[in-house]
Amino acid sequence: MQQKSCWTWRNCCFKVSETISYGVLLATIKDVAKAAGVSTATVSAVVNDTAYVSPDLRARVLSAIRDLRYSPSLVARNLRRGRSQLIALAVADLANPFYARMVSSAEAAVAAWGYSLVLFNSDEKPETERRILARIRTLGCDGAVIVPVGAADQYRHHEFDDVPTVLLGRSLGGDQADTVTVDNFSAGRQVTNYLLDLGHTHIGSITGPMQLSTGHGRLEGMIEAMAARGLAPQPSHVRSGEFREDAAYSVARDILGQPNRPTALYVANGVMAIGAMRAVSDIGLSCPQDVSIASTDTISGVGGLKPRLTRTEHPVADMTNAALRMLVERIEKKVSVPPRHITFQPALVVGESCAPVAR
Amino acid sequence: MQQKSCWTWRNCCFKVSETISYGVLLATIKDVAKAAGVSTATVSAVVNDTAYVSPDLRARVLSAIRDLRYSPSLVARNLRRGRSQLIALAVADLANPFYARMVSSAEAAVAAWGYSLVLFNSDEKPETERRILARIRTLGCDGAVIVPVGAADQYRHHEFDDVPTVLLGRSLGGDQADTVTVDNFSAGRQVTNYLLDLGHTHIGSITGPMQLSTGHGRLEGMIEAMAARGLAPQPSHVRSGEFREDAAYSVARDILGQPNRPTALYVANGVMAIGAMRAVSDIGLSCPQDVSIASTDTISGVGGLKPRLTRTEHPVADMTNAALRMLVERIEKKVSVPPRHITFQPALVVGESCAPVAR
DNA sequence: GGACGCTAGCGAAACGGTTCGGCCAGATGC
DNA sequence: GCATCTGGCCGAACCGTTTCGCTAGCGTCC
Repeated sequence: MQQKSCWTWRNCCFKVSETISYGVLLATIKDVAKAAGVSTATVSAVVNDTAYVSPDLRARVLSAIRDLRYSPSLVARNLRRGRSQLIALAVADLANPFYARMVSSAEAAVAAWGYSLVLFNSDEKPETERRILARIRTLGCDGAVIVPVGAADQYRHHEFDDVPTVLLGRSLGGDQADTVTVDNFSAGRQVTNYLLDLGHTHIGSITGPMQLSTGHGRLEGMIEAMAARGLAPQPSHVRSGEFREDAAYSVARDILGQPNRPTALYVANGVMAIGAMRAVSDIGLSCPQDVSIASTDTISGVGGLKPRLTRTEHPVADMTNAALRMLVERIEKKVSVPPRHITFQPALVVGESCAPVAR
Repeated sequence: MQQKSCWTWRNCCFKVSETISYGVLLATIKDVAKAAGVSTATVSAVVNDTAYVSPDLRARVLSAIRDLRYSPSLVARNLRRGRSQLIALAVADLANPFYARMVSSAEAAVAAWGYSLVLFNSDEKPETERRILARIRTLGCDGAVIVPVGAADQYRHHEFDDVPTVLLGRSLGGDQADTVTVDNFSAGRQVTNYLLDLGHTHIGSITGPMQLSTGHGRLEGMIEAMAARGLAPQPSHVRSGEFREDAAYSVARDILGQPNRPTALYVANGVMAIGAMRAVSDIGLSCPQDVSIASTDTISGVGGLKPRLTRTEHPVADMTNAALRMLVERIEKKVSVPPRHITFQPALVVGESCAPVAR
């Protein structure tokens, strides 16, 4: 490998040597048929093991396949069969470790079912999601797992009729598609009860967008838990952080800057909790001494937070597997089943980010 | 949405209601042509804006498209055009946050170039990778970004001739394909020099597999840095952790259990560093008081480690973008360019996991 | 007014497979 | 020996696009 030229680009070094060419066309079934002296139908029969072929011919076909390095074009096969062997996954925020884990589980499950995974990131933008749904249609994906980012009324009534779809993590309330969700209400209630048990009565919340089930559900759980003890959050202590770290940071500064600041914050997801932690420290307060912070949906150890978060954790892997199982069922037995809805229960995981209320 | 039945499965609840059917066949170009009273060629011309069509016909076609919710089948289009609009990414370990970030960058870049991303996880298994490469071929992906997991000699000489390919993160030494890597030698040297500057002379290493460039490269950098000061690592203090957390854990226990244990460990990647940290603490030692730990390729904040790791960081996003730029260039201008090799420089990021040598 | 050029739109072949009906040869039955 | 049956293999249609070559109709110019 001799170096012929060197060229810098940012902080990188660039070396070239002899030419690569992709001129070699892939062999088609016709080439194989010709080489083996049989018809394409026979080659197809051998490849798919769909009809008896005499040992003689079979051997000739197999040898031709090997010689030509033939591998059937899935594009052509799928055009004919009307399938694509592709399952799409559209997550709401790929940079969020929570969704990274979802992707990891999904890849394994999809491969295990014999499909390939096409990955999309809607980045919490309904407009991007719209384009993704269109793309999934035209790609002819056999099925799709979607973490929806829009409000229920942003979707057409039969939005998900073309491609078998499972909504994962967030529900749209309606009955358009199969759904796998976590019990957000319970998550909010569990976390809040934990804070209440520590003696907190002034609890604020940085919520997700209210049009999402993960947004309002968690807040409603919190409100219910407080109401059960005759309490209610102060309106100025409940604000949306849009599931974004930077937004949560500002909102946290705002809430904690108020004269009667809450002693505890329920932050509706993991990345926002990081923002809130940062705000606490920038304001000159400390967690959990001055402010307790608890969260939901965080995966373990996200962001290297110093006091580990007290949080409810979602069984991401189980949820993803369940979603794919439902999806593949729908794809393969084409029978029309009523839409199904599976709800998982979150579990409270106690970290070091909450302390009994001072005084 | 009334609940008709309830069935429990693990810790989840299951509800059903009215039927979903996917009977609605997608409209084809022929349906549109018939509805608009034109030929399929004209519809195609309108859809692709590839020829002039009179305003009258154009309007009729567009309206038919809207009425029928027509969207052209990429499967058919790609069969005809001989392209698939798909770019494959095969990473070595999806559960590793380092690769999760790579996936996130890749998805964005692939979408920006107008392709869709097909994601694979070879899980560090050459056998799985072999299947993935075959799958990429048959899927007809226009290009592939691969983090190779095998030794160079496990690949056929023209392994990457069929599909334009960029090797990312690890090189195979040869000149089969474009390559984007990080300077592993420099990473090993930088980290080791830092440890040496802290006064450590007994430095051990948990390395990656020696057949990988990321395995031997980093170790060689370390050895060179020590040699420059007239030192050398003790053979029993250098062991492979296979880039796996559990393996690194055992190896760390082993190395640190030796009577003359090293005062510092260079661990070749982030997940292994977590294992090593765990081993240190399980043995009853503490980091950095008793053992300094430094690493390479870790992404910030991985695993919520208490003392943040001192490490060299790879510019993952830049590397991924560079890889995709090269790939798309190769796909689109089909000219045969010699294989190119880009090397990025790692940067040392100082955390709290290393201390001056005791005594 | 006829030859010609131009162009909007059409028909049909092709892409690479699958699949179904049909054909031919050999075996079987009477 | 002829009709029938059977089983292995083939030819060709088809999947939904794109694209090339062609036609028909119009306007222009001598």
